[in-house]
Amino acid sequence: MTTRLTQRDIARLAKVSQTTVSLVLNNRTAASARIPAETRDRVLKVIRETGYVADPLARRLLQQRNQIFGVFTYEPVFPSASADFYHPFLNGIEESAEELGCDLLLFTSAPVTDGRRLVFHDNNRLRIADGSLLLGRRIPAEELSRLVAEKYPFVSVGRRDDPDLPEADNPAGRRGDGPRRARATVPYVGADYVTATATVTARAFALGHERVAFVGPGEGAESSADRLRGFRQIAPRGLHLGPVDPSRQSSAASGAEDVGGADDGRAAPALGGREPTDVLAELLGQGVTAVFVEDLADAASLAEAATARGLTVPDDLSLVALGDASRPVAGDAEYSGFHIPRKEMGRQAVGLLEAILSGEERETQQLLSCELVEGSTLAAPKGL
Amino acid sequence: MTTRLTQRDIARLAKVSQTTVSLVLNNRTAASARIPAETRDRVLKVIRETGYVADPLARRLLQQRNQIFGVFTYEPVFPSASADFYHPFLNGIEESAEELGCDLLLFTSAPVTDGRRLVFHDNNRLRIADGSLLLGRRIPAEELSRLVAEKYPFVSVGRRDDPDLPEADNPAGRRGDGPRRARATVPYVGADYVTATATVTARAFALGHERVAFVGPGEGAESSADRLRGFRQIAPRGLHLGPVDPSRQSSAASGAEDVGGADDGRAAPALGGREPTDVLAELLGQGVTAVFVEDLADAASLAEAATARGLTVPDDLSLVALGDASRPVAGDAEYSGFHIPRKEMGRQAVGLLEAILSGEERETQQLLSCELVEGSTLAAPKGL
DNA sequence: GGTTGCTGCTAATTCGTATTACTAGGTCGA
DNA sequence: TCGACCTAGTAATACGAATTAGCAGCAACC
Repeated sequence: MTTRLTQRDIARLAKVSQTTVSLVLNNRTAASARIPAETRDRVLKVIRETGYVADPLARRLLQQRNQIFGVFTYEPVFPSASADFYHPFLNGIEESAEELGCDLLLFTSAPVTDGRRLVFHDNNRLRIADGSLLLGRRIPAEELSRLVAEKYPFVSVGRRDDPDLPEADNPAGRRGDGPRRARATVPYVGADYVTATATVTARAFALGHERVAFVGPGEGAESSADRLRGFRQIAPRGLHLGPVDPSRQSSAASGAEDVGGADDGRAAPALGGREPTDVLAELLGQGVTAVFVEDLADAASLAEAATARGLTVPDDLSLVALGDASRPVAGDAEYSGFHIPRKEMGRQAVGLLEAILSGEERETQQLLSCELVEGSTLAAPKGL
Repeated sequence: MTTRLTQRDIARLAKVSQTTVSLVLNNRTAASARIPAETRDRVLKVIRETGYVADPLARRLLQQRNQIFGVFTYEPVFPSASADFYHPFLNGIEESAEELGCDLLLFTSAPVTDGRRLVFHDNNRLRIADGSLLLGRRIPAEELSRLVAEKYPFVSVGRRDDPDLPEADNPAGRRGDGPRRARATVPYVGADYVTATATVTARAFALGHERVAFVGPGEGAESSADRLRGFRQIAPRGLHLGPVDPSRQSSAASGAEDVGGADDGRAAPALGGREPTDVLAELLGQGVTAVFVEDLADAASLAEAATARGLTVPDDLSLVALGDASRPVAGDAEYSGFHIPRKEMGRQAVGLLEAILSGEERETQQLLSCELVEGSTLAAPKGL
């Protein structure tokens, strides 16, 4: 087994000291260490010939940068189920990393339990990367607060609520070095679901809809809560059909007719575990004419159920998709609603991380606007 | 900045040496160092109270491996065009890496020129990883031979021809440690296209087809060549419709009617740049009743063209897909032919890399069999 | 001719952990 | 009373790269 090449090997081959190799490698031109071109070239030649690169672990041990960005996904990335949804984020991340000349480290070593990964397990390798991007529908508050507390450089893809920082964290007496204020907030690049949802909801009212409903958890993950919030801004008394979960009956906005709604921290199952036909029946029973669905895939299920029942979309029922499909969906109807700027979120997240790493002062919480989609599933209700 | 808690801190608090902390932590019960229960408990208590965990970087520094597998893709991974095709490979890779507790490093830093990446550019970072997996339709021979020459541990996903190894490789005197022979061949986990293609071709003849054609480059990438080879085993005189490329008219098997066929190293464009209707016309003109298409997406185009022309598949024309679609394809017909065991290839490639890294003796070239698909596009020709 | 200053390097130290080698102090046996 | 042997630990070192301090050789200058 060929052992890893070290700076000492390079040094031997170039007939210099290990120190010199390091100096050349890091382009150190400080007064104390000027290397003449001849020596420098000799060293660089050997490096090129051998393909030597510094051991990332040794570098990180000394707090150096590695040009490696970590990507931590709270669910595995590549299974085809979630693939279509994750992909655009990663596409943006990949593109942007490429422009910056960075490699991406996927933390596949984090053990998966109950379908989720956790950053903090006994042997987490976050520090190999210069900083990391976090992806996932829902990220436990403990994880976020610990990341912030440890001052680990990271950016969340997707808005996250600020965890309450337990300030009584390190009784052993923090060995402070400098007056640098702690970032009190979670850095993220998210999508402005509130505005987008409010906009499309307003549009439905403008078209004449009076009885509207929101279908989806509406709480748990920030992305869900934000959408419900946008919906409520315009339709405070609109119906909310959450997932089936008797454990936590929520009663959100006063006077609003919330029916269930909870989230155990994992991705919500399709339509919260109900049959599309049942959901449809309930909606129709309540006289609803326009439905706002968190997940486009659920909208598709409802459309199918409606068609099966002899109804026409959007004449008999308008369907609005508050985002993209989280799982593959048949048919090629264009749903009214909006798209999540996933690729752009990925790109900007990388940019923000880079800014943080290079100490640049910048707003660390960003919301991108969603792209509204005219589509063909929202129209004036039949009666008009 | 609260600096990380170290073993020295624990040692100080427990009034022992750092060595003792390490011994306790790792449960070292070797004769040379037995720690009495009292001391052990004292140390463990401090560890519990402080929530100390060992820095994984420092641990790994002492071992030879970093638990990082590189993933080098000759085209960017995430763009949606190639996504559907790459995905299953990566799915298998991710799963397997997870089981081994390894992280995956995507070499996004390799600059993309002409839509491709190259491993060997002036500042390649391959050696950050313990070893790497290579993915791509076509991998230049120079790259492979250099990887082999440098004894870099890697596994190709997909069969590769052995490049002619220039044995005058390492004049600097190889630092051999042991009499271990150099691997003379490119390690890979591939799919057995030859057998699979031969099998489905034979099936077509068994059904009564006499005039058959192969559509696709048939050379360039190993995967293309293998399929054509399998086809030729059964149908030595079958028609071959390659891509339009006047630069290299190949005349492969003697007596065979090869019509063009070349590959500039990039993924072949759909149907080699021809119009599906033109290709269809040529096939029909030659009296072909069964067509074997390298790319399922091309088969779909042909099916569409056939339908447009009023023909029925498979009654008027049988279509066989020699693998999966390299780009998204509309419609949900199940094509006769076979599937590439992509996920399994990914899994096995990781396993093979791990075996190589741990010095295990094992066959370094593997071919997995393809899964035959009965499908609905291959049937006896009309006349029968 | 002795000090200063510059050039071109290198020795030594650091990061946090694991391992190896060793030591101080005691017991036992002959 | 000496050596062998055990116990309970610790000092020293290694891993690979970066940094700090410093050294040898030479030139310039008063």
